[in-house]
Amino acid sequence: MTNMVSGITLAEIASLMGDVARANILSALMDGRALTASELAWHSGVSASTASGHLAKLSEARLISMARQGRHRYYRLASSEVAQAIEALMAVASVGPKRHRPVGPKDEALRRARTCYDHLAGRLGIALADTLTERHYIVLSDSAGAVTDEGRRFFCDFGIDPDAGSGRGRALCRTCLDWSERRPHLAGRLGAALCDRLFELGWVERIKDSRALAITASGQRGLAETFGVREPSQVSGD
Amino acid sequence: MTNMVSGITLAEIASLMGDVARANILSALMDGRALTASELAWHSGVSASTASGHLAKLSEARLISMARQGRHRYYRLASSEVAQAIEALMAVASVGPKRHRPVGPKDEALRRARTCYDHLAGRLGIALADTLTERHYIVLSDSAGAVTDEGRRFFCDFGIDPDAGSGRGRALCRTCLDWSERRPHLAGRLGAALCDRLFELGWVERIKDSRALAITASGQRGLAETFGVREPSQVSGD
DNA sequence: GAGACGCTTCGGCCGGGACCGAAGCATTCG
DNA sequence: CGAATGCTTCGGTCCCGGCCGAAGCGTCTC
Repeated sequence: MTNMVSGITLAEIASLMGDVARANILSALMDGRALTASELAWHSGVSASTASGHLAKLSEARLISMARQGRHRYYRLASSEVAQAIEALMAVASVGPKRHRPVGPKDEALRRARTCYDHLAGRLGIALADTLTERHYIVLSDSAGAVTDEGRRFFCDFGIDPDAGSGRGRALCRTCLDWSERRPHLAGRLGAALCDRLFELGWVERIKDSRALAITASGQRGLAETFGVREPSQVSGD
Repeated sequence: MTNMVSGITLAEIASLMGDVARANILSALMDGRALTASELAWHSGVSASTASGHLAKLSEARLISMARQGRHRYYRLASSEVAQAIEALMAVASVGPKRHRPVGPKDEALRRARTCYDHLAGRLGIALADTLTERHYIVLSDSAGAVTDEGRRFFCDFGIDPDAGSGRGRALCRTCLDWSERRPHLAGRLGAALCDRLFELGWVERIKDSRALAITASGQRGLAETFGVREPSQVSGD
């Protein structure tokens, strides 16, 4: 009976995540967007009333946060810590008995480019991380990362302030294991800022009802010019 | 019903960690040592038979691994991924409604120096990380880290090969948030190697029935000379 | 070999909690 | 205003899974 203090609460948190419906809710929120209660009910495969109960529990434990908007209630993950914990659990879950190569057909869009909580993942995420590493703007040592002085300048030029919001608690530069590519990509505050900037520039857009991203025509150009990233067979609705 | 594939297994893992007894078992194993079934039964506060059931489930899910030794069975965490997931959950758990400042009297030993899975934590862990950073042997950017070329040489001289076991999957250099100091310290393969080396040199020793460490007389000297680390009022049984 | 010890398996008990449908509040729209 | 929509609360059902003690099996000791 050594360290009960945090132990008991550890169990509470894990238990919250350990219900299938709630895990589905959290997974659905892993793309960083806010979803309504009924959307989440659909994602988790339970009735609206049951989902509502789950959402109340998750809110009370501060795993998710809620914002009223008209007659809707939008829920999102409460913090990047929560997202990290879920990531870490997924990493544990994804090893072990490899169930089946999920070569989904429509997964292709997800594999190409998607959001992962608040940063970019998929082949696009990997390609950007590779370019930034090649040019020594960032240094990724396995699961860890740091920004170089050169990199700092580059990001400033690109419209991102690497030092913005250096409030404590959130890593500037960290990595996140990509489930499709099985390689680390750029996460942390910097990853989030880069993702935001790409949206802002109109280089990527969300595909409806999905975490997948479409690369726009201007995005094609911009990514090629600025990052030397070139995705073949990229067709976008834009 | 988007990404069920990993979602369902995420819930299984979290659910395993979400039982109080099992969470206590995992917490007890967080110092990286292997413990017997009966020790774990005691730690988790349940009967031997109940604990045995929990251990079977945790083993089957590959969260822990077992080694027979005479009539004992030693259990340990199966991988650093599992330890990281637990850490991440603790980080989520430790925020929120701050229950009570746990100014335990015998916690003092833990706060001074302890193991955290397979690396060093507490004031000793922080002090070492600080020195290594000051001398530019490592670069820690919030939760991430990297080793410099200088650092590589230093660690070699100190009897640690930073490139040993660069098998994939385990980060060489990462950080881990210290619950007592609230600051990051050195984890990853390098953190583990450093910890091992300190044991090997006889600079630190485990305190019985605890994750806490005692710094030996030779450790006092060595840490002061090599790292400039000086802990006041350090009394050791050695 | 007999006994002590460590651990697991088995059988039975019991409570927590996930679930749904119906009813109750809000909010928006006609 | 009344109707439709989004969400939550309530009441009741049901099953999963944690718990223990007793018994079984393997290992070490005398």
